[in-house]
Amino acid sequence: MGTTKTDLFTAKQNEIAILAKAMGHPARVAIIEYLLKADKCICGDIVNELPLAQPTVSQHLKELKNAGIIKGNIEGNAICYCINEKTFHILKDYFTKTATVLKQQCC
Amino acid sequence: MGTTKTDLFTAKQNEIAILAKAMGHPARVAIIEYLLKADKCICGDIVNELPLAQPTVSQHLKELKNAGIIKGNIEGNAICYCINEKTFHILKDYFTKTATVLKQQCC
DNA sequence: AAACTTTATCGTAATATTGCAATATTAAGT
DNA sequence: ACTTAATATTGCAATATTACGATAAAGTTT
Repeated sequence: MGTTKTDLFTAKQNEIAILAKAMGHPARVAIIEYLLKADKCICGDIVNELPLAQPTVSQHLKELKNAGIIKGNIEGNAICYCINEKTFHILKDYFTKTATVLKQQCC
Repeated sequence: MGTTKTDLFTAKQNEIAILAKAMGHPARVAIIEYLLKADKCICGDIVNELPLAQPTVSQHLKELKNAGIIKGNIEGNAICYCINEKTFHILKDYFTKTATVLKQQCC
């Protein structure tokens, strides 16, 4: 096993799970945090900012990109990574919507 | 390796990562979804609702509980699981706050 | 083109996660 | 006490994740 049975769940459930999972690592949270406050979002800067080796950061960037949370634009021999607003809003909307339903709880 | 280097990141970054990670599985998203719409939130009902074996569901519930996203109250020989509003709002607030900063992006 | 910069990929070791059958635990009812 | 019902734990196999050194790929500069 070790494999998630995605076929047993709805597309929406899987979508949220994929996005949440991508945010489920402090390095990737740190990357998002950096992208938010940085004027320029160059990969090399992210590597310098994070306390992890370059291949590790590259891998984390790849996972965020695969989930659709960030996107990368080639700029010369560097790459400019940015947050994908559209995808990020899916997460925001999900938690906002979910939190508002949290009224009457039985326990 | 395989172990996350949590000590290299801030407490907040780790907190968000732990919560997001807990939501990073469709079964756990489905559990939260069920708890939101259910009048009663008994573990047995969740087991019946999900297309997974009882030990597997129990494990997912444990992970949500460890992350602090849900809490369980013993009711006779059954257990009533409920969403922990306080923790859930941490996630909501994080994504809300983050999404509002998403104005000027360079790419 | 050679040297340099920047980022990605490969390979690999250590650990974590997923899923379930079998079993244990705990409480309720008889 | 015995049985039933509900949930947790154990043990294990398969797979995924994390991390990084070494190396490759692609662009830039001289």
